[in-house]
Amino acid sequence: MQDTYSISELGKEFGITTRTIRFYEDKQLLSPSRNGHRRIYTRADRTRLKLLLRGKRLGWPLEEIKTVLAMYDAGDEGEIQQIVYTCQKVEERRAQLEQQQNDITAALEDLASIQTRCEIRMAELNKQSTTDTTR
Amino acid sequence: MQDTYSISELGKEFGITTRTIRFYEDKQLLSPSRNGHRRIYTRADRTRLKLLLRGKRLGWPLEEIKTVLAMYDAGDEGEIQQIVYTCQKVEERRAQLEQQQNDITAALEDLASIQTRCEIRMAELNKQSTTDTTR
DNA sequence: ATTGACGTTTACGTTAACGTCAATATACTT
DNA sequence: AAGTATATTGACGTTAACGTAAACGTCAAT
Repeated sequence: MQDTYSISELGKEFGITTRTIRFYEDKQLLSPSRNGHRRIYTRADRTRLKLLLRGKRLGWPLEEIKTVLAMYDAGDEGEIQQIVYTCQKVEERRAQLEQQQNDITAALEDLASIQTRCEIRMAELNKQSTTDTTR
Repeated sequence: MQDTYSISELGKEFGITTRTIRFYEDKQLLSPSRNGHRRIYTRADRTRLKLLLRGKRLGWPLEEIKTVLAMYDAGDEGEIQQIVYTCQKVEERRAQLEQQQNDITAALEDLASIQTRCEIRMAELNKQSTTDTTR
């Protein structure tokens, strides 16, 4: 486990291009330090990117991912206003996640039913092929 | 429960614009029948739209949703090639759904931890406000 | 000293997923 | 007959999330 990373290392590790990583920085989702011009990513930066990509897999737009990342930062500092705002955002996020969870459950059930129908159809086709003399 | 719907009825029910619904048709995700020029949606069309929107909530691009909808149609008809292809797609989809499920579990855990930190910080701020004399 | 690997910024291009008109049609109401 | 509500197609606009290409810097190795 290194404690710093180059942009291309992170790109390879997560299967994204350096252009993408720079784009995320441009959108203020990342802010690596620099050695001269070169970007240097700490383990914290890497974690941020990891969280970001998880958000992507969940289909969130970057702007939303940004506010989620802000929650991680704002959880234990800042004034009362900040904390209340964070709590609120956390609740919103939880609601959406639970909705997604339900959607996934339903989708998995549907897939199972499609699979069953496929199997039935396969069986039918097998029967046919043993009695069939079309060729 | 009606058995046909107008485009605006569906729009209102699902909270999307008619433009959006026509766009989906243009992309071949829906294909309502017509009364003259006007579109008429059956209950099957409505179900398709419902499934489509579930896909959207799961963050799938329209093209992917299209192939998923095709699975529903292809589950119990078509030749061996079709069925095998469908099975394959079903497996791919299941894998992605399970990944998403894991991501959601992780995200919910993170939110819980942020919430805890928020509560701790709130407690701190309360203590301060009772002893504090800054105003 | 040059080649190659890796990095940088700047800028224009692209695709998906709609939004926003505009012009027109149809049906019902007044 | 005129107005209102709802519909249609067609065309252009917009935003997000990158891709692609150009032109340049830097450092180690040959």
